[in-house]
Amino acid sequence: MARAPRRRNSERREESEARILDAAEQLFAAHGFNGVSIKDIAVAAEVDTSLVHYYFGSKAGLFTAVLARRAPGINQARIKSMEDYEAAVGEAVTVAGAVRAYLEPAFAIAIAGGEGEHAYMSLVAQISVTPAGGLPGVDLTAFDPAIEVFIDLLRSARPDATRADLYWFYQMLSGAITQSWARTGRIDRLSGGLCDSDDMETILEQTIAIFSGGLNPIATP
Amino acid sequence: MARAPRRRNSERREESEARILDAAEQLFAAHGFNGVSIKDIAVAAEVDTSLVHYYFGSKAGLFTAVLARRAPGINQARIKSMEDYEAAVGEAVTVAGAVRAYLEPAFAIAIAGGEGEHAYMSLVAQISVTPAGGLPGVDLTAFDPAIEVFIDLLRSARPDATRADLYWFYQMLSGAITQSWARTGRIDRLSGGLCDSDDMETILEQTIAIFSGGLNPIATP
DNA sequence: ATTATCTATAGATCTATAGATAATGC
DNA sequence: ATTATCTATAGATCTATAGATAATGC
Repeated sequence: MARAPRRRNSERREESEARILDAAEQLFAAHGFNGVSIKDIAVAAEVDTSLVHYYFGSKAGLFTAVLARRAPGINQARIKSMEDYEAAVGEAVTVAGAVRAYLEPAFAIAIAGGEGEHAYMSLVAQISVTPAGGLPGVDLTAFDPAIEVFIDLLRSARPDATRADLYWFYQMLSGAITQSWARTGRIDRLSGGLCDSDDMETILEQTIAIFSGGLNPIATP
Repeated sequence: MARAPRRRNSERREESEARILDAAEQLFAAHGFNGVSIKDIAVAAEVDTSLVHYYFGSKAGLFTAVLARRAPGINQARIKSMEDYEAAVGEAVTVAGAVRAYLEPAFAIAIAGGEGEHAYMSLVAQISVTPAGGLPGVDLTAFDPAIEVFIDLLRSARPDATRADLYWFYQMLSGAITQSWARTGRIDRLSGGLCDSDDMETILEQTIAIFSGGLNPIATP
């Protein structure tokens, strides 16, 4: 009679944690923090509810853990992409080039990674439009370093713009991307099928095209 | 002994409904549909919980009523603004002019109207980035007619662009605006105080400036 | 002996409704 | 007589924890 192979504790723990994080990532992205119960997550992860508390302490702790899992990787990929771009073009930084260098890593990760990574981007995007104080002590400053690098890169491309202009530009870009990550299907419906909100390659190129013409001096009304 | 003046039933009803809708608007905008309980709303509105059910049937019914209250006014103001613009400039429609004509009414309503109107815009913005199926049967098609007019106006300004380009442009613009309505305070923090996420006049002008340079042909990577 | 997992349940909500009471309607 | 408001509560969750059991660690 074959016995089940012994699995080390560290393995058992890691697998359970990963299943819980995967399920939580999907469900939080789809329904928001308050739209999901710990039981929903436990059922999806095929573990017991109490295991979620055992590993993550509380629902807020789990949410924080979901965000923390992929943040460093994305942040580092963004910074590396922008550093590589700057090293490649030297002084000849353009708005389009900076936007591409900033955006491409997250798109690449989502396209190559699949549903988990995509859900993560959607979740971060939703949080970025959540009014202050609307969520439990969630720390979103993890993404700040890459944004500083992006602002610096934009300044090289457009030394004539004010710093406030650059930050507003980032804000608009960030909002546009949020809309795309959410994949609401709204643009598909409005356009009568001309646009596909799952087509991330097209979304990336459209975003770059639209925003590379921006950063104009503010027109007097 | 002075007796309290008799108040007609229609008055009592209207005031209670308005108080409930006002409270629900603020709280849903701040915490999302699932982040607020009917009791929270009733307490804020200073009415009993059961009165919410009496007038709106269910939580989803209340949410729908909140959205329905201001949708027609905003939609009509947008359409009128764009029709007036087109009548004024004739053939000489520009992207900047179209964007301004589309955006201005909502900003004007929020600036003149105060917290209720602003909360409403924030709520609609948040819904627009909620993944499909994430909310109870909410109908957002109320805003579709104005969007069609906007797309037509853009086409007059840029007859060379494909229809898909125009819809993507709308999607990006819509996302950028979402970010601004949410007033997360994030841009204030990132910019070290250079930007003020409550300054709706500046946000409107920045949005027009950034997006009026857009709608470029898609660059090959 | 320690760590992972399961059982059972406390205690606090939350949505919704039935039924009573207090106004206004006519 | 009808409509608005209040009282009381059913029934279903939901988060979290205490304590038991079943693995692995060494």
